[in-house]
Parts: sequence; C-alpha cells; structure tokens
Amino acid sequence: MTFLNIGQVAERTGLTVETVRFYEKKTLINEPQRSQAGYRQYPPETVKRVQFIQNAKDVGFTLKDIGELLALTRNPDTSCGDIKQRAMQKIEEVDHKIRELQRIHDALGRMITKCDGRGDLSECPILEELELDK
Amino acid sequence: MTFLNIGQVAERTGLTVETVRFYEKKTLINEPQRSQAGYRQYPPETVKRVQFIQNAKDVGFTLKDIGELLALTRNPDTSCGDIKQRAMQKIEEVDHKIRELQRIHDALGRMITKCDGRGDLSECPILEELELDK
DNA sequence: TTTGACCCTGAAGTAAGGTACAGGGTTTAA
DNA sequence: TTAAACCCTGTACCTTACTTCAGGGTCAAA
Repeated sequence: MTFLNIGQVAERTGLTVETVRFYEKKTLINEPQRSQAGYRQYPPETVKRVQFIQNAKDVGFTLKDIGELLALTRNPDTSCGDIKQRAMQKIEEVDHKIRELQRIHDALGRMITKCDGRGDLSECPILEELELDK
Repeated sequence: MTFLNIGQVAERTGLTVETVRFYEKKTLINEPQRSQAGYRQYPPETVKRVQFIQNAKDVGFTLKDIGELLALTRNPDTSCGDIKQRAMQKIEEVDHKIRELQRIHDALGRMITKCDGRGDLSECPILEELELDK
C-alpha cells in the first residue's frame, strides 16, 4: 500500500491542495497519517472519498449535507431508507428553487415583451413595472 | 413636504431600520438630510425608491445589478433598450440556473427510483451511484 | 549544494445580503 | 423628570465554499 501526498490527491481529483485541506478541516475526509516531516500521507481510498464528495455536490448536496450523509453511513443503525429520505428532501428543495426561478422567469418575460426597446426611459415599461418613479 | 425618520421608512416598506441603513451604505438610496440631532430625514420618495429595490430583487436582480440599473437611469444617454438588455441578460441567467437545477432534479429522481428504501446500506443504490465505497 | 517544486500552519479575505452588538445620544408622553 | 421608544456610529458576525497570504520547512534533481 502506497500513500499519496496531498498534491497527488489534488491532481487525481482535480481539486486544489487547499481545497483538500479544507475538506479535511471540515472532517469530510479522515485525518491522514503524517510523514516524519509532517507531510500528509493519504491512503488511496481517499481519492474515492473525495470523488464521492464531488458527486454529491454535483447533485445538489451542500458540504454540511455531505457530512451528515457520511455520518449516517458510519452509523450501523442507518438503513437504505434513511439515505433515500435525504435524497427526497433534497429533490424537494430543488423543486422549490425551480418553481421560484420559474416565477422570476415569467415575471421578467412579461416585462420584456411589454418593452419594444425603443423610446425614452421615462416611458420604459420595465421601469414602470418595477415602480421606479424617475 | 414632511420628512420621514428611518423608522418610518422601515415601517412603510417592511424592512428593518438596519437594512435601510445598509441600502444607504450601498448607495442604493440617497444620503438624506439630517436633523440637528443627526437623525436621518428622508423625503417621502425614498419609500418608492426602496419599493423599487424590493421589486427588482423580487425578479432576481442582485443589489449590485440594482445599483447599475439606478446608475443607468441617472445617465441621460440611457435608452429603454439598455434596460431591456439588462432584463434579457437576467432572464438568461435565470434560465441557466433552471436548467442546472433540472439536471440535478433528474439525477436525484433517477437515484430515488432505483432505491426501494429497504435493504442494507451496503447495497444502497444511491450511495453506489455516488460512488461511496464503504 | 543550490534551486525549484513541494509541503506546513494559522489567519485573513471573498461574495451576498444582511443581522447583531456595544455604547452612546434624543424625543415624547405620562 | 424619568422611562420607553427612538436614533446614531462602528464593528463584528452569519452562511457557503473556498482562496490567499505570510512566513516558514522539505525533497529531488542538476
């Protein structure tokens, strides 16, 4: 078993060295052994762990969420359903954000169609809708 | 013309006094006159200005965007088309965020349907998809 | 042996949009 | 006249996910 320096973990995951240290400080990856000089010596599984973090982030989990997911997996009482519940909670958050953005999209769309882009600022339908009194 | 204390502006807009001061520091509202004791004395139009800020925020503009919109309206060379362009730029940002959230929604949805919620963590399809090696 | 690439810690800075103090002065009504 | 309710400044704090910096040690190749 051959260990990896922090630079090698960074290289294999596409993160920076600073971000790997940051994840360690957040206890998302285990504190590794140190060499005599104090260099971190990561076991190769650390790369997998970092990739898990990246994948979970990519589907919308925050680092705090990810910490909780990892805590769940360490608890022998955790079942598959507990993980599923986290995913369902997250998808609900995502749906909520989508609906809010959809609302914003529609409001902006209405303003944009009202404005032909010509004419004076004083009669700009967009500013009027936002109720800016000039 | 009767002036308003900061508390009255806050009350009429639903903001807190601190937020009104914050907007002033960000130069989104003009520095008002002061009473002899140093109290801010806002002209009544300030309420309209704050409402504009609230409306613009509500359709997705950041405070920075709003500052730029206000700067545009102070520039005599600005046309209605310039404002429309900002709105179109914003709707594009919003669409981009919606697409990203849709992607996340779909990915989470796929994971959730793969997992029946029963069974052991070691065979959890969600954790497998996220590539967590236990 | 020297130089460049690597590693270390701890603290501070970044964006966004506020919120919360601490420690004081003012106004108003009973 | 005193107490409540208001106002002031300046600074620090909050969240999220990092990034940057200062001021060092270490390792490997030429």
